[in-house]
Amino acid sequence: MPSAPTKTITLHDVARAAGVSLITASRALGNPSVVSPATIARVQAAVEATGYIPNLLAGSLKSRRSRMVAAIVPALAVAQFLPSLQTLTAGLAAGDYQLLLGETGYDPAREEAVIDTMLSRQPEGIVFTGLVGAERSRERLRRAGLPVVETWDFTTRPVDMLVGFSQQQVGSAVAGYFLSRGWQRVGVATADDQRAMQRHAGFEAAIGRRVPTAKVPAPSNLALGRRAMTDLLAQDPGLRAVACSSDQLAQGVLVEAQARGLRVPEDIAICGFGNADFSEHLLPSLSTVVVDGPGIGRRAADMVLARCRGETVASPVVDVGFRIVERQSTGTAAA
Amino acid sequence: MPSAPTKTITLHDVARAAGVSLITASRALGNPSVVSPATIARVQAAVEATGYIPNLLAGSLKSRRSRMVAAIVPALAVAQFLPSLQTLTAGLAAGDYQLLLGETGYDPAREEAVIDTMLSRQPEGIVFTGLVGAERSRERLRRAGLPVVETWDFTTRPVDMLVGFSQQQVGSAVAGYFLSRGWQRVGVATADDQRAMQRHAGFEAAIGRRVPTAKVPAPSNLALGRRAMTDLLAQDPGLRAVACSSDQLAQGVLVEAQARGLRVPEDIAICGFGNADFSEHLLPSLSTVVVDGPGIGRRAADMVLARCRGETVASPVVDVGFRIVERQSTGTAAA
DNA sequence: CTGTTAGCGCCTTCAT
DNA sequence: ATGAAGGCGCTAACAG
Repeated sequence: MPSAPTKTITLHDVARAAGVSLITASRALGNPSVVSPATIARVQAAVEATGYIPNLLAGSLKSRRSRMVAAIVPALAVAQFLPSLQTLTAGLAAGDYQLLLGETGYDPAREEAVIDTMLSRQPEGIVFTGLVGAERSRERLRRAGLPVVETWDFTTRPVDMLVGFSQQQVGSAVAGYFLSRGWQRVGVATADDQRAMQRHAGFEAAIGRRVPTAKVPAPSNLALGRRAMTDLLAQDPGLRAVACSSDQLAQGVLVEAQARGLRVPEDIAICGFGNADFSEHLLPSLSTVVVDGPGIGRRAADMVLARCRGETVASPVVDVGFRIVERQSTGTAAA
Repeated sequence: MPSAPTKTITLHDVARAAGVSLITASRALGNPSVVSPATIARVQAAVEATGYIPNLLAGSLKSRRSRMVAAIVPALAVAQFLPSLQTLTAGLAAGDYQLLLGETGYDPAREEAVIDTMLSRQPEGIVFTGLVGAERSRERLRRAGLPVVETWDFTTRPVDMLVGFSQQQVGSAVAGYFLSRGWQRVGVATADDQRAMQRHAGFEAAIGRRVPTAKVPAPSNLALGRRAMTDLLAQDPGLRAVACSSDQLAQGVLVEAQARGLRVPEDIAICGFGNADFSEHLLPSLSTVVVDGPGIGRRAADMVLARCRGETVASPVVDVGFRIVERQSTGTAAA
């Protein structure tokens, strides 16, 4: 149990201790360039002496600047988005902004509620992982008039700003890559979230037909990958290549293949998505789709901060693209 | 670009639209049990009509309840803590509290700054991953008089509340397990963060001497594990067992061993830490130290929420313990 | 059940 | 460079 809360120390107390007026103390802390150095020193000494902790809530109320940015993610534990979140957090912290975190749990219904909850905290900007689903929410956000960045997806009509890439294009690119290798008996292991399903749609569109598909609940992981592979082989025992909606899933597919004595890539090729930190170092190393996750977070932070400073963002819609890296799991030379 | 921000709609506007007083509108929204159903309906209709978004900042200022809890983590991308963070976020959201996220980047110097930043946002509680390092910070937090939960570690003198386990005990338990198997030529692959180093200290203490050790920068991952294994084998080519500070690191050690044609566990045994979602499904499956990560987050949320409600927490210091699960990577029967 | 009054702690505006 | 007043939007505390 902590010591009994001492009476709150406010800026008023600091000002008195420093022998200046309230507002001078406020300026010494928040806008020191207009205060004499001597005064600043006395105020800072008073802050030390009193153990003053500013109340940003109160300041924000008047200044209308909360110095918070909300980030809304489907789920925290999705490895996929961590690098983005990491750079976003870091970028915001560098600009002296804090991160308010919200989770939708992949549930579109909860999205609306989360948005409202977040908005009521007066963040100066909102960053979404993915697009905002409900048109109602999109309109509400536009009305709120604060910078909004949608990420990890693409549309020509974002709520406000966007930094991402086309999921469909990823799907068809992977399909094109498989076809270029002459693989006809291909399958897909995919999570059931919206973006993964779009990639799947792009994949089948490019292949030109339905392909054996194992669908698992998001967020995917290695265990689900093993199950998906079992499922796929039941659908087509002669499968030659599998496209996966995440590297975690792909690793599961790989492990299950190896557990069954299949050689990768000689017997079956595997491609992941996301270029997780482990993918390059597996045996065999995992071919995958590389997306600049850290870059997405960094740009999102930059965009929001720029708008918070009142600047106009030159390119409010950025397609960061993606590329397929060919490693051993789809290569000609096996591990 | 969003539409020009319309004049802020306040509760005042809602009250006028509903034909009631400001405070009645406030109560209809925040404490409906004392307002007549008819009035509530009219206020809610007015909220809909006006598109009102409450300003929680203003409310918090007066009520001294921010409905925010701060979580301070070393880094977001540490897979280890994700399950805890996940349940913490969920638990708080269920109690209608939001998560404010802060990162220290494993830097004790930044910890203090982060704490101050967080405190200035008036969170109603703070949850730490690990113990608070600096005595100065500990004292400051005690003074602040808000519920504090330290997690993932153990001490008899927590700042306030604690839910975790002894790192030293983990280290010596793993060492004891290795010894019980008769393995003498053992080594350690460890990250350089404080908790991992404590486990290492516990390990060596139980072994009774220094052991070959490969240290990598936190947060650890598969790639660092491969490097660590290379390092360890250089130190002792006849190594029989390796204890790792994370399952990610252990997987790297495993992959590197396999890449060198070593059989696991016949030639060399490997034990991880954390029981990541993939560990059970690797080939060979990974023996590891199981910690109830989700439980830690859940309990932390419960403790903070209870104290926010003014309740006293019966057991403010909880040792959740740990256990070693023996799988194939240290088992007698190989994969 | 509803309303009036008085701030929460700070920052903006206007003065000096 | 410093100060005095006023109010941000909301809710406790007391009335009716």
